[in-house]
Amino acid sequence: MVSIKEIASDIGVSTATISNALTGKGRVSQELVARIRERAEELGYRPSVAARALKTGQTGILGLVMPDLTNPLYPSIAQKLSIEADKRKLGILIADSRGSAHEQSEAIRRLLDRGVDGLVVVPQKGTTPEPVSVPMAIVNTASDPANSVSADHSGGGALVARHISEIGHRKVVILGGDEVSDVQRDRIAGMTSVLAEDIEVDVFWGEAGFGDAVRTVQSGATAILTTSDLIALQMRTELMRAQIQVPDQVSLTGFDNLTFSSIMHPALTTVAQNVDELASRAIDIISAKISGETPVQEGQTVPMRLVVRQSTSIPSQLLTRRRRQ
Amino acid sequence: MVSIKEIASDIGVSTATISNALTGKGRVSQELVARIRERAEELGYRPSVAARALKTGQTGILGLVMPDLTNPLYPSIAQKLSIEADKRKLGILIADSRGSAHEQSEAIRRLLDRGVDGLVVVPQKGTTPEPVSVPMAIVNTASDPANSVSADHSGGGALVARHISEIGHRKVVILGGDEVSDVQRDRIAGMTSVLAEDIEVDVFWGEAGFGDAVRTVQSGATAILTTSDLIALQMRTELMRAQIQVPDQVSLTGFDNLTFSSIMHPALTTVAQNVDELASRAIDIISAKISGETPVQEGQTVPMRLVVRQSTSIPSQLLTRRRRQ
DNA sequence: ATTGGTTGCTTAATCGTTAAAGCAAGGGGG
DNA sequence: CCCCCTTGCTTTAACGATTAAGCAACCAAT
Repeated sequence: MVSIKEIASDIGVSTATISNALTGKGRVSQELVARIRERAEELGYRPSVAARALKTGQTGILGLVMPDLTNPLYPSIAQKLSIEADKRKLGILIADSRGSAHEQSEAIRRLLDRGVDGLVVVPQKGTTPEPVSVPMAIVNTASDPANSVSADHSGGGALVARHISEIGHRKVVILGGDEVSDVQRDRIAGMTSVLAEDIEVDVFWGEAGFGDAVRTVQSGATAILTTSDLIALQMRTELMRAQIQVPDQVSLTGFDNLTFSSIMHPALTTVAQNVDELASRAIDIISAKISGETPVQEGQTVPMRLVVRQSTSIPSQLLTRRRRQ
Repeated sequence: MVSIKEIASDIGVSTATISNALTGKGRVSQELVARIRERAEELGYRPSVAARALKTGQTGILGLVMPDLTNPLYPSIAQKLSIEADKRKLGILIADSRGSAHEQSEAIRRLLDRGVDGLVVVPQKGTTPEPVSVPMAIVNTASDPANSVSADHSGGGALVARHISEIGHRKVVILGGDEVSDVQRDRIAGMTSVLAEDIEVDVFWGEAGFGDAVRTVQSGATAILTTSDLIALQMRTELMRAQIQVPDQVSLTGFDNLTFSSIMHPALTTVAQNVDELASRAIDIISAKISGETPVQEGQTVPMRLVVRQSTSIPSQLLTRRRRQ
């Protein structure tokens, strides 16, 4: 490995000058800077991150803690975050907190031991990571007081509920996966805030919810709003088993616009996160916190977008009535 | 941050002794080691990875280059790799090569600049990463000469083909996504090696393949074997559009056992990779290469496992014949 | 009593970079 | 002509660990 020393003895100046020239910090003549740059290039010089980290105390590495990489949503966030981090010359060390709050703390500790400059945490549902010695940005949901930036889950819930309401549904089922999740509770709160008025709403949770939903549809509900595309897909399977057609007999919606939601049948109406924007804001926040220059605006919210596909339609009674006309 | 120096002055010995005691390398009395350990614990001492990296030239960080994190298969590999790496006290820097060979080279360069001790690369389809200055393990497929370890894609293809053949199908379609992919070609080679004998086989590729497949089914094919669950899901949608029932009129299989394959309808017969084993072998290989002690056995292959679900069944002609008996 | 080996510790150098402080040379203003 | 400021560079120390080499003390064996 070629170091700053070689360039120094090569050109005949001190190592400090090389460092100054390359980082643009001290006072070095234009002409010398050019010569040094050129020689560095020729020798294929790469600064030692270890040495720099030791001296400056900054590693240029961000820690990213994700609840569960096998849930298809998180990798896409991770990907965007890593792209944004690249732009700012930051590396990303990923840790998976594998479903438990304990593993989450462990993951954070490991990242700290590696000397990360900051942490971006998507918390385990229902948990708040304890404060640590480096800046931290939390990506969760508006109702979490620790939240730094998140998608507008509540607004997203409102979007899909309004869609369902507008096309004429008057009795709907809401189906959540886990009541502990702040994100899912916010989504549902957004839905009910819109539906509350003149629409009959039942909210069910968890595995038992699928059966409840089927029964409620059989007794007249015309739409099922879920808090995740994965739940919607499973619901779709249960409906098929009960011989209920989507969207002819019941409309179905998901959340997150996962890869498969556009290619399943019928293509799923869902609500998409603006993952790019989310990632870029998260990185903005954490880098601002690290540099400490500007005060950081936290608790930001990124709007969601309704994606209407074939799994939602006008309820069949209305269709029948129309045909009669 | 508390350093080795503080412990040293605290106890009244030299820093070298602290280092020796903590790493267990030099000669230090049992009793002193115990005292040092205790004091280190009390002070909450954490060794500086930067200093250690600078001195030893090893960062304890592995670079992981993935083709595309939004493809659901890779995160699950990434997750297992990161678990295995944790066990060996290694960190993992993830880089996404985002679909292009050029980005792949860039990603590798960035990781090298960060001083990773080794690289695990799942290459972009059809590419071989150029050799670099640190050990590298390549996770691809047997037919790639650079391959270090991979699932037995060809064997997996054979498994699913044998299943289809055994339950009585005699005219089948094989549907691949991208002919450039070594992995997909190997999967298909495995399928055809089993089917070749007395079974009529058509192989189609890419987007156009969906239409070809539908037409071939209409003219008598009773099974569609795809090289990915994603393709299978999309095929399922196309079949629905053409009013063809799965599995009643045509059997359908995927590959990789992605999250949704068990909850879609009908649940998908597929072939699962042993991702745990794959990850653990990959990390074994790369750590062996890094330590350089033992010669490394490369080109290893991990068996795949057939997962039979509801999307495959005896072809309908046979069923009819049976009923007649 | 001398030699030799072991044990338990210290000294000092080193990894590659940064940054504060210092210094010589030149220029401009009074 | 003297003083002060600026420019362009050097000197030196430091970041926190590791490690080769050294040395004193002790024990055992000749």
